[in-house]
Amino acid sequence: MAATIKDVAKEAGVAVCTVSFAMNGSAHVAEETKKRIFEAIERLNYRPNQSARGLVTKRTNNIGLAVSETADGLENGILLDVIKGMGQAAGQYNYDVMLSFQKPHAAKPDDHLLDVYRKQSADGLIMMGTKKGEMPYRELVAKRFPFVLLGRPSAECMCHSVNADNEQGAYMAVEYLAGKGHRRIAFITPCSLEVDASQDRLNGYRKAMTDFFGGADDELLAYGSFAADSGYAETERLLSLKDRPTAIIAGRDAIASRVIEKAAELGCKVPEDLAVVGFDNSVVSQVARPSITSIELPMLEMGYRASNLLIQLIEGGISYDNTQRIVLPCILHARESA
Amino acid sequence: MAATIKDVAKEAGVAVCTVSFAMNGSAHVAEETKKRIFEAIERLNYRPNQSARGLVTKRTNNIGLAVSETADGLENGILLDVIKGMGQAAGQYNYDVMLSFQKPHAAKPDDHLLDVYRKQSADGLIMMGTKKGEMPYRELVAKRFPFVLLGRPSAECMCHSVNADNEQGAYMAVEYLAGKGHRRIAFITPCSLEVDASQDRLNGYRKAMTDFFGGADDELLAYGSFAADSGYAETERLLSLKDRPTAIIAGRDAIASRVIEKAAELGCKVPEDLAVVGFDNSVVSQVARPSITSIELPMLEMGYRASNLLIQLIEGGISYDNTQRIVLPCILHARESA
DNA sequence: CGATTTTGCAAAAACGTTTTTGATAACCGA
DNA sequence: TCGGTTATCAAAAACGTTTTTGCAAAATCG
Repeated sequence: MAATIKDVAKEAGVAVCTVSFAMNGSAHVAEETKKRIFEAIERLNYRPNQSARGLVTKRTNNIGLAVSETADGLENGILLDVIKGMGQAAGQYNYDVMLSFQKPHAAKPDDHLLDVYRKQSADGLIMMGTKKGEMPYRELVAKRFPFVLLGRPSAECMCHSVNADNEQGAYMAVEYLAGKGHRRIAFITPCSLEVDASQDRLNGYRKAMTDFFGGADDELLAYGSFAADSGYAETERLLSLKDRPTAIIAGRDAIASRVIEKAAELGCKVPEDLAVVGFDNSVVSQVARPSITSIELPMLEMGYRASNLLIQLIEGGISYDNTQRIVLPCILHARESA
Repeated sequence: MAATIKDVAKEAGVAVCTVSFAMNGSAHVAEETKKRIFEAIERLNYRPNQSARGLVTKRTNNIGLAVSETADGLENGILLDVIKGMGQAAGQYNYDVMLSFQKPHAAKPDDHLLDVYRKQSADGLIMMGTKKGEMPYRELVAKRFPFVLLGRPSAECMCHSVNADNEQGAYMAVEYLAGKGHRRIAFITPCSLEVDASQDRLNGYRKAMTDFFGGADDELLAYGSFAADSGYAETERLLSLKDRPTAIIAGRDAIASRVIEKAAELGCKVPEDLAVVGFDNSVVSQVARPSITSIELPMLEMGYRASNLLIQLIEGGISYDNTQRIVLPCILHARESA
């Protein structure tokens, strides 16, 4: 149906290889011939068949994003920003983006993530959403398949990674609050500490509390779950402490919004009586009233950088051994709540 | 590097074609031989190379989502839900999802959307985010390439489509408010009427107002822009009308949240003095206080249904001529604001 | 028991590219 | 004029599958 290189060759009155040469610049073709060829291409609306091309070049010009099940609970904006970032980088280098979702009900759910690699339908893979200890990408790294781990430190594994500096983000939150005179600063973890980001934020909080105030009071630490409502109960506890906190850092904006709500119920005004800082810089932080001061994870840029890295890896710009671990700083958006 | 079908054949002591037969069931293979083959496959971790396979079968087992620039402004959750829905359907039928974003700065931005089709790197395409009058998919339809238009009625074009019933959604909003005794119900369009959904919601509003109250008062109609703040100014106008509305339907949740805010400023309590209904059932509607009664567009299901339809189209289950126009009803989520 | 069908597998062509190798013609310097 | 480049293009192999055709052996049948 669609025009092939043969059709173009016939139309231009040359051999197929000449068409290929003209398109790829892989050999000298006379200007005049080139012109004829490109005109024929234009007339026939020809584009090389990717499968045929891929078969011989061993390149698909696809980069894949493997989304493990864990990512399902992610803040909506997060995953989408990563995808958009990927799209931008991919577009620049003439790649397309392939998505592969973990099949939760399969016998070996991770297998489908790896199939993209096994089928060779992408030249490289970015994986996000894996939890501590989970390493479905082990095979990729062992086989030196271009791979970038996103949203997690790659300490467990010698592989390239792009991550947000969650620790710095939490540190910055404390620093910001300290600058406003707060000393009793509480922290609610965003979710299970199985998730690296959660642990990292906690570490950053502790570190900052130690740096600024000589130590972290465990009384001020609350273990939130993924449910936003975990902010609810914990706020009640925190605000009923004898020496109650004047500020709460919530591990996610959704939790922060509940904190504010609970505070209001308890007759506690935000930010006057209680400062609140969230994480993610999601719509929630902008829409809540008061709007929430929030720590942004630069997900779009992470997706972009990860894709760039991946493409370098694919095209041989950087070696697999010289493991790159890109860590991007978080950004504080000051709003009404603190 | 990776194992090929030849390796498997050698390992199992058969010819390559036999391996292919065993895997695809396209010819009889003795049970005993089959067993040997599958063991070899398992040992070698073999998966057929997609490019090679695609070259002969003319199938890539990819379905593509083409996201036109307009979709950039979409509510975050919307695009992601569509993608997730696609992922679910694709997973069931052993397809993968390819994304192709419009390249805004290209000479012919639409071309990149079509390249996926021209390069034959996907077996079918879903397109979303096109505006009225824009028909970058014309070529696809003309060539009878499997294609589904998503999020728009396909009236302009004889093609399959999956859409939310925006008109019914708006109608339902009015009906719901009427049921609560409201008669002066205002409407703020979600964005430019260039976007079909926007026009459809307006139509639904008008129709309902006519059905329930004999006509729509144009005074109660406000033309919002994409900026959420458009709800701000318009609310002020609406609430200062002599015969002021007791309810406002906002074309998007983000706008609704601004409406609530402005109402509060004007000393108008929601929902007591003013009922508010939004659209999209986004996080915003859940997080806002009061939480916002909102009309959900079933985007995840739309993505799912569109993909199913597309795959049927690809695999010949349905014909291209028997144009299907799936319209899914919106769902009203009652919350505090109305 | 011979003729026919069925079963199980192999050989080989085909898919649409890229790329290596080669051939021819033009050009150039001495 | 001539050997040696250089420029331009063509022929053909290769990529890893699927699929058509075919063939031998086994099974079935009258």
